Amino acid sequence: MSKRTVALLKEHGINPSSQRVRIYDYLVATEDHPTVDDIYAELQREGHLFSRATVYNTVNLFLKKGLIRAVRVEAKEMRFDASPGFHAHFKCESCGSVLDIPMDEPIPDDPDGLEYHGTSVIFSGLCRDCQKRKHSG
Amino acid sequence: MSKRTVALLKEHGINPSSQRVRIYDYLVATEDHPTVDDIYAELQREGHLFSRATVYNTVNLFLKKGLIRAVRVEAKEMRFDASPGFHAHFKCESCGSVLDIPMDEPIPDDPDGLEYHGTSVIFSGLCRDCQKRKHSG
DNA sequence: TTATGACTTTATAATCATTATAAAGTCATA
DNA sequence: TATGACTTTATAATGATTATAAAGTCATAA
Ligand SMILES: [Mn+2]
Ligand SMILES: [Mn+2]
Ligand SMILES: [Zn+2]
Ligand SMILES: [Zn+2]
Repeated sequence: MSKRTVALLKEHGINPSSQRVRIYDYLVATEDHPTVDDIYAELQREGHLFSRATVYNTVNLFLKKGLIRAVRVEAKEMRFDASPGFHAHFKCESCGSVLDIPMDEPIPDDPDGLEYHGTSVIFSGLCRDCQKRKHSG
Repeated sequence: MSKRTVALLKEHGINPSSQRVRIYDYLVATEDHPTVDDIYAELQREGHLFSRATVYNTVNLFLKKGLIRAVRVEAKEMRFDASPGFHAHFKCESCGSVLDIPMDEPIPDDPDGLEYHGTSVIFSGLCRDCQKRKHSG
């Protein structure tokens, strides 16, 4: 029950219920870019009795309030990210893990007068462990 | 029934059935990054009687053979792209259209020894028409 | 205290794009 | 014309997400 999280949620106009605080704390603690089911499974493991619907409601609220971002590395698989600042992502095609890739936000030289709101950069390939596994296996 | 398409499909190890040729021709002719349903609707409009399953089978075959690429600008919405060479995409949040954005492929300075296979860059915002509509409406 | 009402959580059903399965059709070749 | 490989098709299954509505929580006012 982090005081800092309670304050942060309030700053974003979010009533800090215990479920919301716990979910946000988990999101900032992990670097795994978890799915809703990952979050739900972790909360259960810790003995909390949240429903999956609450996890969906909560991450959607966080998204709407701009507290977290969605990362779509697969169709049918929405992941969530509480890290601040722009960065790219790398999805390992073999083990499925999603890593942060520090990078400046690319800016197109745009002749078309488009209005840019957001940028998503996703690389795919093989992580180091999976490269090793490929050689040895 | 483009001769060029027949040859191209053969080069990629794809038996050029009339359905496959027609679907590929449509993909190269449009710049809309159509979904399976867009493709299906267009074929119907032209009087062809393909099933949706054939469209799914065909685009999945094209993907596997490296003939086209998938563009995922939304979860739950797989779009297809036959344009060659790397380019980014822009998704208008208002009208939903997906535009090509010419751009060099970003390359991270990577300390981690990852093996990169592919890159996806997606911008979002408002296209020009929707900016105008916003002002006038 | 009790009532009120706004908000939150929950169980459950609905949606819907995609995949899986298996039957039917096509076509070259023996 | 029989065989078998491939292709298309109809249909069912999958599964992540959203929608809906009931139940629970909690502060505040009468
Ligand atoms: Mn991240
Ligand atoms: Mn494109
Ligand atoms: Zn890996
Ligand atoms: Zn637009």
